[in-house]
Amino acid sequence: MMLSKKTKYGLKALTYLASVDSKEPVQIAEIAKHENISQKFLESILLTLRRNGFLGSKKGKGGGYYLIKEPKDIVMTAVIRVLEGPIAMVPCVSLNFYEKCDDCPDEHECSVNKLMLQVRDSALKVYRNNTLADLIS
Amino acid sequence: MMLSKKTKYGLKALTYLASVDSKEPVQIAEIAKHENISQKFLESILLTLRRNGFLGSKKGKGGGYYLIKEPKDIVMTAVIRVLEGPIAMVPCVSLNFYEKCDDCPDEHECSVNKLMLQVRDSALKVYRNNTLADLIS
DNA sequence: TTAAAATCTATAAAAACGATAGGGTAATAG
DNA sequence: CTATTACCCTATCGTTTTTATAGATTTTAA
Repeated sequence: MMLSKKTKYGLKALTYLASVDSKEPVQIAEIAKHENISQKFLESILLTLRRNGFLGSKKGKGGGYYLIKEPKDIVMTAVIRVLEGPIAMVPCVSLNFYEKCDDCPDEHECSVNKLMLQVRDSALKVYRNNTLADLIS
Repeated sequence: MMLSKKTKYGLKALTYLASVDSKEPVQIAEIAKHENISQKFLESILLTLRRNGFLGSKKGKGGGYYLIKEPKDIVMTAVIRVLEGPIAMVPCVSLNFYEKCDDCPDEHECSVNKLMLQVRDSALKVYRNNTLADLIS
């Protein structure tokens, strides 16, 4: 139920890149230092963010990472799903990662399902309502 | 971010005990079988639920576990906190388990804090709004 | 009083996951 | 060419989760 450091660091990195606001590449080392993150760990995180269309990168001298979209167009639902995985706390209430439970013959009779469906909806509402721009101001 | 099986099984056990509705003790084996749970694992879960005032138990022949309160008086906030731990996804937004982040010089400037505070509030609202009775009907 | 039924307790094995580090490759600017 | 920087693969360490093992203790029925 804890937020992984991967997600935490990823969010912080995105925030930093958004605050810099120029489209100039920012080096991993600079982000890592400014946000107190293990550089190697951050490396892999930025890579997934790039592969999923949030960041662009440039190799070589003067290279680094940069936002590929406007902060106001980066919605938290997308970020969370890429970094953390499903928003739902049980697969049987997940929109994008649905899976039936092994136990539990009938979902509609399941108390866990009933409760976690509400939790998912409420979390979804928050994530949909927040863009990267909202987290900076 | 996933719900632990401990919590899932605990909720299912509580639901089962509430559905039986008599104050007669129900044996661990019966609950385990009905809900497809490893009996030994369930044993330890029921123990914590008893220690935290949700269940009573009776030893010996004809013994077992039973609800100690009315289902409508068992609020999910309490159950989740006992089984799963903090409701917040980062310690720095937790009401009952607050802890400052090592990194992050100022919480009020932190984008993660800002987002997760909203998530916590929305989850809390759901848990406060659901009792065991609500999950059965 | 005896035996059975059941909870209680502790421990630890096994598996999964998270976080981090190391080292090498590829691209780019000067 | 050379320095710099992103890219990528792999291994490791530590923690948590889940399950299993073994036995002690308490209660009840007969």
